[in-house]
Amino acid sequence: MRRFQKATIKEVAHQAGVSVTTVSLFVGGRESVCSLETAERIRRAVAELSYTPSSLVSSVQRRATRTFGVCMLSPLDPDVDFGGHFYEQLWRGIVAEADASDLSLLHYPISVRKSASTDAFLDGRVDGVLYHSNTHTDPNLRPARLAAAGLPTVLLTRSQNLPEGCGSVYTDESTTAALALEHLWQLGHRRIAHVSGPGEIGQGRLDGYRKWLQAHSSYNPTLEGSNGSWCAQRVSALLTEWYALAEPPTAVFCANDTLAQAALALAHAWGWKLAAVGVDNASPGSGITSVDPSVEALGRESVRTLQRLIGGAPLDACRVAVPACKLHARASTETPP
Amino acid sequence: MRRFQKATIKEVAHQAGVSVTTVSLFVGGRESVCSLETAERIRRAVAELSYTPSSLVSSVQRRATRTFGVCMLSPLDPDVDFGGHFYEQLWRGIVAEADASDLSLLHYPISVRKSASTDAFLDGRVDGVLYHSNTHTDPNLRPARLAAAGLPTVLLTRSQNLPEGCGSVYTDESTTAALALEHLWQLGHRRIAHVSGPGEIGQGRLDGYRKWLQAHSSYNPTLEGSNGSWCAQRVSALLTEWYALAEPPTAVFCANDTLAQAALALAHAWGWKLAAVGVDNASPGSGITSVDPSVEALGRESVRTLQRLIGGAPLDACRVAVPACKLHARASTETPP
DNA sequence: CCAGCTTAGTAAAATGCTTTACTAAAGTGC
DNA sequence: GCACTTTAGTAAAGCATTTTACTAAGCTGG
Repeated sequence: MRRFQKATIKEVAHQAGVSVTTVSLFVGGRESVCSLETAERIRRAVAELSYTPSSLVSSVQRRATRTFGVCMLSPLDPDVDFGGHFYEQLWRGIVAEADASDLSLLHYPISVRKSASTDAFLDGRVDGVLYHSNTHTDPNLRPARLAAAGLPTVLLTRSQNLPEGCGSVYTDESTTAALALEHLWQLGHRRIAHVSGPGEIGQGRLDGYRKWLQAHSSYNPTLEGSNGSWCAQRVSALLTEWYALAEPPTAVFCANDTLAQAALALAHAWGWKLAAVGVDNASPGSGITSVDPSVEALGRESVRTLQRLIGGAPLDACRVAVPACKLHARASTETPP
Repeated sequence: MRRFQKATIKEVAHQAGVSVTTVSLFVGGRESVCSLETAERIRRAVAELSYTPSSLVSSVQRRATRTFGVCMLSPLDPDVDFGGHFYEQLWRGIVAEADASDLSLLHYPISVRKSASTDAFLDGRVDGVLYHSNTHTDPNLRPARLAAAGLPTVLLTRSQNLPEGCGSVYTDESTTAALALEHLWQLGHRRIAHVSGPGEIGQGRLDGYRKWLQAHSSYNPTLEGSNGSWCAQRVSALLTEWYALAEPPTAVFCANDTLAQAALALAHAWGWKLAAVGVDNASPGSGITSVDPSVEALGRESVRTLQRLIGGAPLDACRVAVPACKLHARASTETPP
């Protein structure tokens, strides 16, 4: 059995001719604990033996591992149908924040082990778990189980239907809508329609749309159309209806880029000068003005929230809505009404 | 500080009215160690307190963590230009094998932290490291450092230029070539050309091509053309040259699918009935017959090799070439010469 | 009935570290 | 010169386990 044998603190202490306590204190940061001469001796011994403290034992002793678990539908998963670079950005945000806070992450790719249990995280290896889920009904209720066992758990989800005891981080869809509408409003559009999307995300954007319009225009007839899916099927029916109005909308805010693109194509075919804004910033090359939900920020914030939760923050301080931060203006909103 | 407080073995022992040793023995597997009645008491106490042994302490005591580190250019990395689902398959293989062996994996996504050090793996958290690298010259020589520190390290690479002290797993490119050539040979092709690719991978396939042809046909002029990159630029020049020969090749083995597709398109345009075989099985829909390098098997084998290395196997037993396993016959080799 | 074995269980040592509570020496103020 | 503080360092307890070496019954066979 080739076992990885590290030097122990005992050996360092012996080599430096000091006590274990002194080495521990010195290595643990407070260098002021000993005289310059002793410090130098310890430093040398550490270097010679290439000593690193065992994180295992340290973790036991401090009752904290400075490690968190990440459960994520792996970006490698073929089931993933999110547009754009959703997972890439999310992952990047998570890792960046973990690095910044000097945390390790134990990655549990749920995609590959659909039926397996995450209870392994309860063995004390992690201080908390970040659980990504786009469906709010995990069949095994895994995050809820972790939380119930007392392990700080943050759910990274766009859904607001949260299991008990978990923190959560999600995109604030009302800001998504607000960004789109502000942009259109400033360009002079007053009759702005909305093609909404399915599920809780679609609902969130729709709610945001309604709220913003109510706050800004009392006189304007609200035009909204629901759409059963993210695909562009029903856009045609909606546009036909709106085009027939006495005062057709001059702009449309669509719940994602695909819908926006479809709307734009139709309007263009009919010679209708319609401005369109999408969401996701999925295809920068397409010329669709789009709200970027800032997935990387979502990733970063989720790690911060988990840290707060681990740090003892009350649960309701760990329910965070991350605002969409940017709107990328492109050709699809170039011409004023 | 909300700390995850698990029940300890002490509490279980107390609740069950037995000694710590008995609980440890019982939980540790050998249930025969105690009477049925005691066993039942312990079982109940464990359930009531939802006790799980601390993996941290167990690892310390057994001097093994049953966890290995994975350094991989994250599949999420935009730099990744591998065709097909390389990372997805590799990851899938690694995770599958880890699951099968009941190992955990600590994932260190190198892409996102290009400059950071992997020395964190030396803190005793892992029994070994699986390091994926497509460039054989890691600027920081990270795998070599790990190996030098005594941590069992397996390099997952297509390169054969290995740092000292590491195990390695790579695709045996000679079988890649052999599979392609056997297929063509059986179809009756005798004049088989080769468009090689860049780097060590290209070289490996070229070598395999030469070796196979030497073994099978002494009379056949070997036609090979090198290509500075994986893109199809120079294929045109090569094909022009070959087409002008008295006896042009009837088939071409290309170092990847992109090259094969390019060759086929050109030949088709010229009315030249040329069969083509590629490598990677990148686009099953394209009709290109392709050798599948079996990346998933590569992933699985890499984990097994790491286990062997950790288990104390000598280093040269941990240098494994995984053969390509399958050839997908498609339209591009349908017509005989 | 007792040597010898099995069964059921335990106490204590060990793992490698951190932390607490201590000591001894040196320095400081008056 | 004496009480008091600071500095430099240490011994020992504790963390949650596993493992080793032990004990005390109970059973078997002659």
